[in-house]
Parts: sequence; structure tokens; C-alpha cells
Amino acid sequence: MSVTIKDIAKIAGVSYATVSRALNDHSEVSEKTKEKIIQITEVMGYSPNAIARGLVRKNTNTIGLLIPDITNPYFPEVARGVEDYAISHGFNVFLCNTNWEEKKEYDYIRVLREKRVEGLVVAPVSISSHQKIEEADLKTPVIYIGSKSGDKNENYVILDNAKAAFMATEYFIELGHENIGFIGGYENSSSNVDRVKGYRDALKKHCLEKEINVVKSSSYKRSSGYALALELIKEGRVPSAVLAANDIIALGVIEALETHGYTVPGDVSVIGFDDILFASLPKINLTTVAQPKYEMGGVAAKILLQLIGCNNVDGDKILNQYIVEPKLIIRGTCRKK
Amino acid sequence: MSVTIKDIAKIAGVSYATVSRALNDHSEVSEKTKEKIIQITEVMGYSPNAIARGLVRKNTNTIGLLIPDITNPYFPEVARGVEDYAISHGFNVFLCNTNWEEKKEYDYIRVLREKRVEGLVVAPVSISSHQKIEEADLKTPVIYIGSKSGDKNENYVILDNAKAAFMATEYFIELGHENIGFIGGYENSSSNVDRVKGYRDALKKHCLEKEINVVKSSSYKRSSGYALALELIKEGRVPSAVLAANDIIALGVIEALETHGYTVPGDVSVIGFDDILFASLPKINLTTVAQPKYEMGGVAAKILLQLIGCNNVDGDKILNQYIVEPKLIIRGTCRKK
DNA sequence: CTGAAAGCGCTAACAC
DNA sequence: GTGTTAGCGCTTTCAG
Repeated sequence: MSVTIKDIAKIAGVSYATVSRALNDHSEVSEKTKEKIIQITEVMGYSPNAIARGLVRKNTNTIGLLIPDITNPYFPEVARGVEDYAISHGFNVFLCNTNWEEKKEYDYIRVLREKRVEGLVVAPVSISSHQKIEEADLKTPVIYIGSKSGDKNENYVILDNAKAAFMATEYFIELGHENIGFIGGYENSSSNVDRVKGYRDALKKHCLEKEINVVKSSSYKRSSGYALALELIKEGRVPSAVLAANDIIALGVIEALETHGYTVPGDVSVIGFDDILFASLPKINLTTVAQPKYEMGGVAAKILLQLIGCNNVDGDKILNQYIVEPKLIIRGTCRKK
Repeated sequence: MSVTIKDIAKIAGVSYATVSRALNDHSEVSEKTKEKIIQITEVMGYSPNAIARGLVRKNTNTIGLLIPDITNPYFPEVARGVEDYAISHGFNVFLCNTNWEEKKEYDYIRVLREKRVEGLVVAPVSISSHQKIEEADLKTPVIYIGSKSGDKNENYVILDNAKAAFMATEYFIELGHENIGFIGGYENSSSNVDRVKGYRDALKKHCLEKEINVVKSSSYKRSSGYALALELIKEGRVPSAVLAANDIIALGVIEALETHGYTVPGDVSVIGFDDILFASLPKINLTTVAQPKYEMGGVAAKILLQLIGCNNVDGDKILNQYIVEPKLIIRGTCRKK
């Protein structure tokens, strides 16, 4: 098959241990033989077999990245962050899209384990993913992005979701809104729970809680935002402001509203989460709670590599539980009531 | 370290070959021992070592996917297509984002080769990627998405770009436009070249070629569309219609135009390529040439698996050079001149 | 500085 | 049915 270390040893007239040493830049090889070997290596188009090397060295220099929806611009941005950090520290990343399916997530975890990735950064499908991963007993560090289960020993990087929702809701209130709804993603996702909490706390603080507040959840998709908003319209209880659990849901909400005679922000104000690239388009101009996506990915990768024990990790140690401050980006989808 | 086949053999009181056979479902193992082994396997949390298996079987059941910009919604959609097909046929995919950098692409090819992926689907950074990959002499099948070099033996799935651009340009002409510009991506990308050709052919056919047609190219990014449109504005030669090489460029063009006092489609009509998800938002409502992204990914994966010799491949054989028919999606960014 | 040899975890003949 | 053994391509002692 492909050329091996033995082939090149034969040609160079040395033992294949020497070839190995030369290729791995061990100091105890004479410059002369090293050069010779490297040259042969090149003419023969030798490519080291990472599989074989991994077997003896017991490492793969690979981490896994589990993402639920590569189609939501939030995640590619995060992925770029972890990838860039990992690559620049000698690790490759195996990016897997779980498509919001628990089974797919589970299958990937199994496969990645078999492939002996040295760590996992996971943006879980749901809160139960944490337990599932715990049970899988990977023996390999795991860091969560955007989700936490409450386990004290868990590693995560996450937006301060409660605070973020609180901020956004208070902003609505400052604008004079009293009937504020929340349209969420997966009801049992960690961030959804925290965002509902922040939203409720803000209402409570301003004594706006008596209202029959609308809180709906289904999934983190545009279609779901659309469908939920449609329900509201049909039920005749469209609030004057809605906080959506992410930008694409917000986009779906706006779409439903506008195709049914409501104007945004004229009739209803909308705030999203994430600040995806498309939120800033003049025509979209969505008010939203920003997350430093790329940076969060980088931080997650850094923490993971720390955990793996990669000593290349640059700069100071980071805490294993990293909470990001939210930032409200005020654009054009909100208006004074 | 982690539990191996030998550990479980010892406990089961059999040779480790038997364990291997049981785990791989070879028929020549008694049901009884098989069951026993599988049970031990579970209590001990055994996970087969894909590295070791790969070494002896000489396969990895993994393909590589090179994508230039995971941040452009076009590519995640394609990626999902290849991933879904690959997964359902027993292959995993190593998704790599080259970020439009030749070096990164090159590095990934090297790494993927070392990891012994069994095939590559690549959406190249530029036309020179083909040669580079050719020279790398992977000994592994490669299929290109959205790009071809002219090499007759090459495998690809691609939109009929010339036809697509021709269609779009003729549509402009039907609407009465005579001053039509083209704002491209990378000048030396295969699709850009073909699209310029289609655009020029359409102008030629309708004797509109004498005009000093604007053809500008830089990169497949929104910022580049914005910058190029800005140039046009400053040079005072804004056409009445512009064909953009993809949707995010189109979005950038529209953004530049609208923030400088032009209206779309009032003053200038715009057509993009790809029909990304966001193009269909009512507020964007971009007229565009659609590509069946997900399907193209699936087809690419299918062809690649055929090439690899995976006999699971379902249905009929597909040609190794698959050209997709373009489809013009007429929405709201074009108007009669 | 270099060679010989063991062994990483597993599969696949080949025996019995 | 099951055990024995060689070996996948490489790194790494241990000698010399």
C-alpha cells in the first residue's frame, strides 16, 4: 500500500527506528542521516500514519465538537472559535452536527469515544445530554457551551442567561411595555430555563407579573418562532413586546407578525438573542442580546486543552466555569409604547 | 488505561480472539459465549478502539470535508447533505473549515491524509486547489463541490454556472435593463469564471455588450459585496441591475446601495446566487438563483462512497460529474426598468 | 549516534 | 467453536 517507515529505512540503509527518530526530530540523530532520510521521505511521498502513531503514543491530538444546528449562524461562529484555538495548539477538531436529535448526539459520542478523541466540547441538544454524557463515562474531559446542568464539577462557558433576559425585559419595560411575551426554544434546555427565569424576575420586580404573560416554547428554529407567533395571533393575545430565545426564532416571529398585518416595531417590539451576522443587516436590524460567539468557542477550547493537560496552552489559566456578560444591542425592532 | 479486549477475555475465560469475534458478530461463535462476552463488555464500559481496528483493517470509515466558509449559510447546508448521506452509510465525516485560506486548506489536506481518511469532498478555496490536491497524490478519491478545473478525470458536483448566470442576466434584460453589472467572488474561482461567462454571453446575445459593463470581483463575503458596491457608487457608475456571485455578496451590495441613498429594486435590481435560508425572509426577499445545496452534498457523498468502493451505496450508480440545473427564484429585488 | 526488539489494541488466517 | 499467532505502522526502551 502506501509507503511506510520501513520502506524508507530500507532505501536509506538504516534501521526503521532511526527513521522514526529523524522524522520526529529527536536530537540523537546525526544531521547527515536526518537530512538524507527527510529527502527520501519527500521523493517517496511518505505520509506518516497517524493511526499507527496514535496507537502507540495513545493520543490522537483530536477533540470532538458537538453542535446541534450548523444551520443556525450562531453555531458556525462558535465552531470557528474552537477550531482556530485548537488548530493553533496542535489539535484537530472533529465537528459533528447533531441536528437537535438526541439519538444522533448519542451516536456521535460513541463514535468519538471509539476514535479516542481527547476531549469534547459540546453544545447539547437538551439538558438530559449532560446526564447521558456523564453516564457514558468518557474518561475524557468535556466542556459544555451554552448549557449547564447544575453539577458543580462540570465545565462550561455560558452566557449569563438570566441576567441577559432580565436586561432585555427591563428594556421593554423602560419603553413602557406592560404586556411582554416570551417565545422560547426547547423548554428543557438550560438556557431556555434561565432566560425564562430572568424574564420572570424582571416582570416581578416591576410588578408586571399579574398579567397572563405568554410563555411559549418549542424549538430553536425559525419555523418554530413562526408557528408560535401564529398561535398567538390566532388566540388573539399578541403582546406588545416579545422576547425570543434566539435570533432565528425572532426572525420567525417577525415574519409571522408581518405577514398577518402587524408591524414591527409599530405594533410589537421584538428582541432576540445571539446577534447573528444577519441580525445587523439594515433590513433586519434586530435588537438582540449579543454573545461573543467566536470568543466563547475559543475559551471553551482553551479550557478543554487545559483539562487535557496540553501544556501549550497560552496565557493564564482560565476558570473551568466561564460566564459571559450579556450585552444588549439596541437596533430597530423595539419602540416606545 | 481504558479496558481492552484482553481484559474482558481474561474475565470471560476465553481467548481474546473469541472476544473480537463475538464483538464483530462473526457467526462462528456460540450464542452463549457471545452473550456472556457482550454482557461483560457492558459492565466494564468497554469501548472498542477504532484506532487499533483501523490499523489492522486499513480503514477508518471516515471521509474529510473541506469547506471554505462555514459562516456562509450555503456551506452548512451542503455539509448537512454530505454528513447525512455519509453517516447513513457507515462513514463519519471530518468537517474542516478552510476559511478561504490556501494554507489552511493545504494543512488540512496533510492532516486528513495522515489520519487516513478514505476520501475527500472539497469545496476548494480557489482553482489552484485542484492542482495542489492533485500533486498531494492522496491515493484517495476526491470529489469537488462547486468547482472544476477542466481535468477530464475529475469528479465533481456543480451548478451549471454559466447557464445560471445566463438565465439571471436574461431576466434582467427582459425587464428592460441595459446597464447590468456583475459583482463576483474570487476572480480565479471556477464558479466565478463560469458565471462571468454566462453573464457575458447573455449580454452578447442581446447586443448589450458594447456598454462598459461593470465586472468586479474580490471575495465571497458580504463585506466584499459592500465594498465593491461602494466603489461603484463613488465612481458614479452604478448600473441599473447587478448580478452578485452569491447571496451574501448580494446582501452586501444592497446594504451599500441603501445606505447611500439608492433603493432596491427602485433604483437598482439585484440578483444573487445560492438561495440561502435568509434570502427568503420577507424583509430580504432576494431574487436569486437557487442551488439544491443539501442534495448536492448528498450526491457528492454518494459519488465519493461509490469511488471508495463502499458497496452499501444505494440505488443506481451516479455519474462522477454531476451538473445541477439552475433555478431562478423570483422574489422582490428586481423591477422593470 | 544507531540497531534490535517489544508492544500499542485489534483482526484474521491457521490450527485444533 | 475456540485458541494461537502473526502483524498492521509506528514509538520507545534497552543495548551497544
